[in-house]
Amino acid sequence: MKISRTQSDHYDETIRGGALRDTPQRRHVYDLLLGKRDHPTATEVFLRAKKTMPSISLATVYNSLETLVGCGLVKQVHVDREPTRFCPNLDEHGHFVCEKCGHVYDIDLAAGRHRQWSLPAGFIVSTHEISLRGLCADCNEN
Amino acid sequence: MKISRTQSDHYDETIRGGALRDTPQRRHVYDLLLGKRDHPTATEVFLRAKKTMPSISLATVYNSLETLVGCGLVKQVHVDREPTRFCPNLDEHGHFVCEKCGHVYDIDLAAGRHRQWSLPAGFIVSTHEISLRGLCADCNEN
DNA sequence: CTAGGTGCAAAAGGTTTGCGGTTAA
DNA sequence: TTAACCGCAAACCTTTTGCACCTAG
Repeated sequence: MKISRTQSDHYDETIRGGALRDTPQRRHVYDLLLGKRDHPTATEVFLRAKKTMPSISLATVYNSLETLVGCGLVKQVHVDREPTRFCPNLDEHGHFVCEKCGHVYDIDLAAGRHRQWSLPAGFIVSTHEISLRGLCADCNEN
Repeated sequence: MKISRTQSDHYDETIRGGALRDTPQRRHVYDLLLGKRDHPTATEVFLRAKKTMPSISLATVYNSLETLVGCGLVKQVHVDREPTRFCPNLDEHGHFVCEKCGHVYDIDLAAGRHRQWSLPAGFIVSTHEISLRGLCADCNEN
């Protein structure tokens, strides 16, 4: 019987796969993202991290996030030109931002359907980002 | 027989529709966007504008762009957190950025197909943005 | 005439960088 | 031992703002 890998295992494997160190700060940042998946900005991650690791610096949070993004453990989420948000959901998905409450929701992108871009011949897509704005159900009815 | 409206007519109507003035700077910025539709940033628009209107300021370019976006004559294009680009193409479309040459291409979004987001009930989409990254045909083969 | 616009300079805000000291492996 | 990493502060860059002057309507 195969024991399913946790995301923490994934962290271990990925970090050690490169020439990367498993530092307390880096792991703490990653754990925070896994614990509360609400697409925080770097500053928000920093404020949360300080609660249990008061000495951590904003620069280190930025560095950690950059590393985690670089090795594929975390994705960046961009909404217009607002501060970058971070997301540990590695599945194919887009984002919906409520213009009233500000919450960011992951949205399922039905497999494949949204990859059928009508591009000219010879174009190769490496990444894509889909972001929606509007009103979420809660804000819509209140 | 109906004479088709030019985009310049569109400018006239739209600007005069609001409490907006038709200033030389504002029109110049708009004309530059219509003339070379390569998705320039505010700074690039500023540099181009100065060639024929040396006294124009960067702040005025920002203000003009904001006004044009506000009244719907121009759209903003966001690619990750790079400087905002501006686009006078009002048709439904997304963008493709070549990671090698940096060019931004408009891409057709087959009507309606990409609006069928599988959202939870009660969610209302007001705007959406689709951006792709990759290699364009030219860079791909060279 | 006057509300809206312009130009300049300063400030804001997110992110990056340089560097001396620290630490995981 | 040592290359990677941390924390701090300064720098960077895009965008916004405050304000005195100007101008389209």
